[in-house]
Amino acid sequence: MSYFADLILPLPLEKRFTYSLTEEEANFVQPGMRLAVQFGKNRIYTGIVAIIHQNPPEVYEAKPIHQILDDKPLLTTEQLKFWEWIASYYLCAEGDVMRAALPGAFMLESESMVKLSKEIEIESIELNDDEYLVIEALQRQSSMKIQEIEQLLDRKKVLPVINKLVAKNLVDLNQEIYEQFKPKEIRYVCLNPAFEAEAEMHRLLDELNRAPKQREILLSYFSITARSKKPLKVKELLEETGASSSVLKALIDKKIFEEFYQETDRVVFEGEINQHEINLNKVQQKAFDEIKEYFEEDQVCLLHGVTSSGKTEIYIRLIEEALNKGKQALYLLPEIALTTQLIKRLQNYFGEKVLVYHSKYSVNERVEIYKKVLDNSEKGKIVIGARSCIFLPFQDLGLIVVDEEHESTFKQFDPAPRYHARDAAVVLANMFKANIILGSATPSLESYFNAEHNKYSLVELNRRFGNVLMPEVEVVDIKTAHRKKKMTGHFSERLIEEIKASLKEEEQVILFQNRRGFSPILECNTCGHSPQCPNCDVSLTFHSHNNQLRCHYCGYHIAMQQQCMACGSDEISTKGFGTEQVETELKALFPKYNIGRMDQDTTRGKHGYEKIIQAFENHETDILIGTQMLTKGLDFRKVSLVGIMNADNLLNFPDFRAHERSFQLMLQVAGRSGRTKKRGKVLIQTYNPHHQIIQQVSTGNYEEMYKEQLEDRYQYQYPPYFRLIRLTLKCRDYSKTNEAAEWLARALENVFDRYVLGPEFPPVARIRNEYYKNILIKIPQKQSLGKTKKMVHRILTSFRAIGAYRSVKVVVNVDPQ
DNA sequence: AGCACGCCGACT
DNA sequence: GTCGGCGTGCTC
Repeated sequence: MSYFADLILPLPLEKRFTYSLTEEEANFVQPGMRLAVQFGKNRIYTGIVAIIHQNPPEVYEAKPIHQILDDKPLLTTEQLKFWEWIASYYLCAEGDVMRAALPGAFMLESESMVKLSKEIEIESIELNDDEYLVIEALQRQSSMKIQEIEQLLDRKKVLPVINKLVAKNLVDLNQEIYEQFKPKEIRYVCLNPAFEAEAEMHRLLDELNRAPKQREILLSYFSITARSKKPLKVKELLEETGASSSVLKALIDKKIFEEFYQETDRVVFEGEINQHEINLNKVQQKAFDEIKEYFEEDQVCLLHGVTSSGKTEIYIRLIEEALNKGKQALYLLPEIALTTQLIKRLQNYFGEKVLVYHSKYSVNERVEIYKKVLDNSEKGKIVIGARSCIFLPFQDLGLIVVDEEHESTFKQFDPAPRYHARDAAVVLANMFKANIILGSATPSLESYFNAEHNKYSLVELNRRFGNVLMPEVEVVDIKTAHRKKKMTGHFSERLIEEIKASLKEEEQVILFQNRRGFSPILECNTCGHSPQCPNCDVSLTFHSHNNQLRCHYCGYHIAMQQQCMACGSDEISTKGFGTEQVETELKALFPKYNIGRMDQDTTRGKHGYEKIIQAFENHETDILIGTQMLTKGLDFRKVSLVGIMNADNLLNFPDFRAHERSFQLMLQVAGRSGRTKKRGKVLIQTYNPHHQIIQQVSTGNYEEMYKEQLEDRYQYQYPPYFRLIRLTLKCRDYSKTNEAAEWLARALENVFDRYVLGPEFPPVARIRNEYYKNILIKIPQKQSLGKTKKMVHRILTSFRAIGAYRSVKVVVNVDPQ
């Protein structure tokens, strides 16, 4: 009887690949295990077993597998199902999902290594220059990677050279598989049991009289082990004595000490539990009870709670309940970088049960966390992290918390799988029959819509914790202010007054300046020319800290120009204003105060965020200027004023969600103000003081915003009434991009008729020398999603079969943000 | 994706 | 004449 395994390979390929198994292998291998297999001529990949069967493939011979990498499945059956769902819903390959889901260290890939096959006299053989160089290098360093040879020869294609050498039997080409995950080990020592008797011990000390350093170590060993019975770490012993490791090595060599190793965790929680109880106030308790009641019936609950209403305490209590039932909990956040405050709060309460999973951890650390979750171990019952956490191998998931559920960073944009972690989490919860709570002060229209249509239950928290009042919002009309000459740079008179007042009271101020579309660009006052990126259709932006002009899309940069590049005039100025300009102006206005700036430039580096936040928390800075980052769950106690420098650029963003986003952003920023007893103040500077969104922000009227936006969405056929699929075509050839886009749009129109929009150039039509064109497909509610996607898939397959369009790449984005 | 194979222009 | 560019096809 023959056996076969269908594997998922970490490649963007539609199909699974079938390999043959021996009977013995088939008895051992289970779905979810990793196998190393040869794929193509030379390469070895790690594949995941999806199914094992006995149907031999008809048109090809299945290859045998190379190696079994696990002794038990690394993926649960739920995960395999989940991967399948993601691939089919977001129209991508399972291999794409695999790449996103598994820590890199689990995916061994082969690398071709070139080795000398025998000792050779280099002069005795006829070789060309390249071959000579390779052989010579290999005589020095035994083996080389293909990439190293590329460097050595300074050319791109070296395989022909190597193949010739292989043919001449001079070198061997073999596949080397990277080392797997290495558990971290700690080195310990103990005394050789032979010396444990007292007499032996004394004899030993006498013997070591002539080796004072060694004797000292031995004495320290006795004193430490007398204090505690725990095994003694080498590191600890050396620290205590200050001796070098060579002295200890001598003792080990003499067999006086024995060394041994023990596996340890890389990710260790070092704090302690210092909060033992969470007390909910009346309002919180009521919300908590409601959620619990709804959870009996509905799986998903939307918690709409105004900023600083104490949603976190409710989450903590819900997690606790899940844990008490012996289940695992997942806490999803939009971005992990800004949430040290939250992580600390969870760890203070749950201690080492909390694990943080995060793409910036090392591969080995991520493997450790993955294994803890897979083993359903006590450490890591709660996982907190950003979107990729949904791919962890949960055994018994009881609760998912999606905090700040409206955040668009939950949607992965690039590369595939372009999944929305919130939506995927709902599906994941469903697989486990787990509950899921979506929380936000400004829910996404989609979620609120689902709640209104009884897909989700809805719980609202309308009061801030400790009955702190919502901040008072004042709108400043900068159009009039400009006309009346009451502006100092970008600051209105009112804003300056309010900043002064706050600073006088020794309170802090936050100024918000949106980055998008606001980066300063250079413009010639004579001819109007501004320097463009040669690779992308954008103007270069000015960065004063290194005096450069940079492209945000491809990283191209040149030095700041003194003269116009088109007409040579030296009358050039910067247009638009970013956080940097705000900072400069502010320094001139308030020279005596400390000003901090938080944006992409200042938060580079590992602890960039933390430093700036710490400084502000410690009141070392009085005014903090920042971008979007400021909105994310930060809790500053002494902020009494928040200023929004210019609300219009948010509102005018060319996107159907621009109004919803502006509302969310402004309300979230406003929420940073007045978190303690005193009522905070928010100042919004705008050219359109009567814009409905500005009005709704100033009254904090979510309901009204929701209703109004929903009407627009209905009228213009956007979510939540219509689903969207966006196809983006990319190609280096301009006319080919156009032709291909036309063809694809016509083909789609044949099926979907008027629900196809475009093709259209996006706002930035060329990036890295590739032209972009978008096609949007709208899917009415009554139309079957599954069938639509199958159809899109079919059309894409016939599109890709057209030779002339082969060089055009198509990116599919389901539910684009 | 990564690699082989095949075809065509630009250089020693 | 070869080198290296890229378009095309295939991987169990």
